[in-house]
Amino acid sequence: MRLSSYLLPTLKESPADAEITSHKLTMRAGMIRKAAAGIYTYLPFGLRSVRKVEQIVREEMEKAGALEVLMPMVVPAELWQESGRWEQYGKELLRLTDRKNSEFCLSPTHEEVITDVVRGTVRSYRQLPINLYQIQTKFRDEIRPRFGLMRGREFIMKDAYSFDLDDAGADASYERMFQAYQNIFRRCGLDFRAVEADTGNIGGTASHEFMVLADSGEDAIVSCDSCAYAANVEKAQMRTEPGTVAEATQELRLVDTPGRRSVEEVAQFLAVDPACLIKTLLVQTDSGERLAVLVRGDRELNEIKLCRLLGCNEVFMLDDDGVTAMTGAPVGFAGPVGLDCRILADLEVEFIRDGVTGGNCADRHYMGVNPGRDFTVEQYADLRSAEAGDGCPRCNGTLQMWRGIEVGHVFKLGTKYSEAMKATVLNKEGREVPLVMGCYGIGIGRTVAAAIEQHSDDNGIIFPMPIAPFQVLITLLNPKDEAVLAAGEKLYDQLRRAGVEVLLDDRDERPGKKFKDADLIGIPIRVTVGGRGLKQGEFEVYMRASGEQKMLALDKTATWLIDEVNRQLAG
RNA sequence: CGGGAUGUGGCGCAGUCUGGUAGCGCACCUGCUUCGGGAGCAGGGGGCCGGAGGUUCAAAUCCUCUCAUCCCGACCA
Repeated sequence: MRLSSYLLPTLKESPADAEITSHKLTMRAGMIRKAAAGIYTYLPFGLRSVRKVEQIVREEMEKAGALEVLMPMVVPAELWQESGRWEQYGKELLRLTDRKNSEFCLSPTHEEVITDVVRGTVRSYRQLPINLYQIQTKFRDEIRPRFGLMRGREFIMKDAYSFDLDDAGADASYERMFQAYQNIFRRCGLDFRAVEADTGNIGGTASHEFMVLADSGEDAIVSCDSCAYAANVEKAQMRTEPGTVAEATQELRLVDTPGRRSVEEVAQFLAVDPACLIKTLLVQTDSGERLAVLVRGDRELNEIKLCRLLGCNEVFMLDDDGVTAMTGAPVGFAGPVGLDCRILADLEVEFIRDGVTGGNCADRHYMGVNPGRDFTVEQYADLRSAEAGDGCPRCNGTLQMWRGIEVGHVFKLGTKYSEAMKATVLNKEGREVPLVMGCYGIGIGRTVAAAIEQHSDDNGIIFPMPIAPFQVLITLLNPKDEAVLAAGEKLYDQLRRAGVEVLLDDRDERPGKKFKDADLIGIPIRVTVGGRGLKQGEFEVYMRASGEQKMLALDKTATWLIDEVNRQLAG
């Protein structure tokens, strides 16, 4: 491709609304342009990288035995009503009506459609296992799209769905996909971890997320420093140290704590350790029940663990009025003593002796509080979020904390959808059984963005070879110089004939601009063709990642480059 | 949806408080000179200041409403 006839609108400055590296660089390198919040056009240069990732995904999916399909984006409401998600899914589901007033949605995921297809086409266990995937544009009307391709409303996703006769088969399918995902992200040049994850509103029995490690990541994950345990903090457990319930030594007493509401303020005012405080969180479930949840003052409640325990989809923190209605005190003075509702508590709370809680009265706290004696906890459970330094739940190691970008997610769905939608096959005994499903997603654009988060410097992008829009950039310093043009074009032709993807910068621009653009767009190998080198019979080859530079004889360069590209593609 | 902020040529910004002829840098077009890390000079094109209403002799500027975008929280590939 000749840059003189290409569309590569590079920007000297980052658009004001771009916050993180990959958003700034995808804009500056002329890869994307925004059409609306979370909705983007992929320009030619950006699309090439997207296609590279898609191709890697296709290869690994096919290798794992999955078959490509393409499902509709506009899906009739009936299918979603059948699974029950038409009501459940909420506002992320963009609903529309056609001219006949029939209801549809823009599908954010395709469990319903694929299950409908499979129940109509697969009748016998002999046809199993089967795994169908597609690479397609999804729409989720996210509350807050952000960071360019990182969280779009419209985005390209690979989604795969496996169908098996039984759990053992489903486990094997899951394992195959898990392995394929490892291959995909490794080939994309990413530093990632597979972590245990919550299943969210997709549902199912088990799941792993593939997290690209990056400070800009929206997820927090923990991993053990000595074993393989790794999990999203939403899900992460921690080792519970065996506690001893000591004797209470203090009487319960109310003390004045004027204006002290937060854990820090109260702890400091009363000169006690925040770990001695019992934080009382008043929540309401989606079914309307109001209850109190206790965690140690220095810990955070994990709402997802709470939901799992309560068996509900969502819990909401009570607002100021709700808190006052329950405790008779303003926010900041709630406590379990004398509170008239169910009380749940994190495991650690049981071992707090002579603690501090809110007094359910303005500007008062209780001291000398002892669980069991002063209030009754219905159930102790693991309800807090894991933190760096917590013990690993699987071994004696210690948990470390990271930020991650979720580029892939695999789920064991079980029979949630197949039962709801009556997707069954006949087993060996001739009996109808529901299919056991799995589903597997990869954010394609997000993977490109994540790669850029991990591979850039102050000058721009540094594409890993396998997902680079072009593999080699030939920079003609002065295309008007016939010798330069001839030498550059010859190399360009040689490389193209060998199947190398090469971009020829034949623009009539000054060298400075060409070098700046070259660094910005991050093509892994740059060949500079200029009068200076030609006089010595050499091309100058520059490696974007390492900064390494070498002079190569004119007639040896093409071969060297072909080898180098292949070497880098192989990883 | 709650909290915060911003909308002025393609991009980055000033001007708004204190109303009075719409500006700067980059980019773009033409010419000349330049040409190994975002060139210089000269000339040129492009914006009814997000939109609607109002106040006023006069509105980018003041008021009301609205739309859009971004950031912080709950959702997710």
